Amino acid sequence: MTTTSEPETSATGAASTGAAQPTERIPAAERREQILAAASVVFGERGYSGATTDQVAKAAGISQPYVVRMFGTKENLFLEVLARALERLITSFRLIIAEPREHGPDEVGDLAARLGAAYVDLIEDRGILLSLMQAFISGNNPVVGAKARAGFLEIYRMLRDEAGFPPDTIREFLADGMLFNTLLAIRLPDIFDDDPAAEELMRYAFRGKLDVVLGATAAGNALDSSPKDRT
Amino acid sequence: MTTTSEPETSATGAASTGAAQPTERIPAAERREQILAAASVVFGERGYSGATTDQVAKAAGISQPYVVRMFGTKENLFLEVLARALERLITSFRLIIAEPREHGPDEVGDLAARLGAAYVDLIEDRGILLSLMQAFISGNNPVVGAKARAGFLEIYRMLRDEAGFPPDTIREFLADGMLFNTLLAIRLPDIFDDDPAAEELMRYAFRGKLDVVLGATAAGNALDSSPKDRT
DNA sequence: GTCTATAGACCGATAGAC
DNA sequence: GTCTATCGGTCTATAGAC
Repeated sequence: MTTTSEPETSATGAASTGAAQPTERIPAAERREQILAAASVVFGERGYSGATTDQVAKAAGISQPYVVRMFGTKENLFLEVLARALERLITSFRLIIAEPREHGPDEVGDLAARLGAAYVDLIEDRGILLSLMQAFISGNNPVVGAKARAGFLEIYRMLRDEAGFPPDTIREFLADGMLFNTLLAIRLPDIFDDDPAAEELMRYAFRGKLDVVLGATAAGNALDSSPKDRT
Repeated sequence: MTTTSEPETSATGAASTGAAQPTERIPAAERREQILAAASVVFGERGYSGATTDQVAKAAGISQPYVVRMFGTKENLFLEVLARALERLITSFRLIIAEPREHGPDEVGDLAARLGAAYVDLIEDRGILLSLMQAFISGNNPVVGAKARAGFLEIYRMLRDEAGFPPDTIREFLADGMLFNTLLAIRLPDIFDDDPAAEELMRYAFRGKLDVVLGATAAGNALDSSPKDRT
């Protein structure tokens, strides 16, 4: 376990001339978005405790104290990242539910399929996927846990009341989603070449949606995987 | 976010007389088990990075350097905790699969139900549940991630080859399991009184197995939920 | 709006005694 | 088998300048 050099997930290009970048002045709101985007990636990869505000700052191309200055505390920053992920998820679902229904033989199944596809699309963003999963395992933190519970229940209610899903459809939909989460989080596609069972399992789990996943996985977003400072 | 006093999840009773406990000398193997049990809880609640070797030590009733001495590094300790959780899971499943099958109308379904019940029983131990989930979100750590992938694939192969499950049964079984994980991790039963949707969702998700879960949840194992140092 | 400098707290690991 | 003491490193957050 030695000290690690940080690979910077730079965002603000600023065409480095070689020296230290004086960072151009941009509106606070815009900078906020940059920081939140960077934080989503860093928190996702290192976990809440494992991530440092300095890693977030480097990924956003600014100084560490500025990150803190803008969000008050690291905890606050994480909460905003989480809220953002939940919001994107809920908005995405709501849009699809509001679409005009096709009157086919299996209306509910069709809607579930479209929602499922949208979900997979969303969690291909590893920052979103892992921020959500981070929140799930923070159940006993009063504030993060409460947000996770509230978010999950909001999805449940949406499926029940707005989508009109019966209980079994809801269970299957949510269960499949949690399986997607896990298989993507552990990076099962990474070992397709080493173990044929990996691809087989992915194929069964994702069914039609596998090609979508594989396309995005290849392009890959992620930090390095330094042995230090995981979670 | 102020400094927090640690609630000690003491294990070695040692009937405190008020002064510092001189900790009785016990065989290394036994002490190992105590530390691993304590570490399972602490890592589960705080995450790999969030947990400190001192918290583990306090929970086990010994000194911090002794924890490090016995496992070399914190990373090593976590790996042993994870290996132990996986081992318990795999052993438990294998025992059930080896049981004589009842020749009913739905042999596969019966076996799946028994495995599911055993799984719920296992993850009622929040240490095991959260250690596993911690491993899932550590996919890009070379060593932890590899263990998570290998463990998941071993379960998959067991269901396919030893239990003889067809693909759809495997998917449903694993998906249900991941949903159990999530709902227990976020502590949904904690808000049964505040929101009827919580109990409804739990009922649909766990079906017959809900009463088992609720019994154990009430008894509750866990650290406190200090606002500091989460995940 | 952004930085440098740094205080203050914490943590993992080592050394060495009993 | 177990502890005390402590080093060296790291991290969040604050102060204050530009």
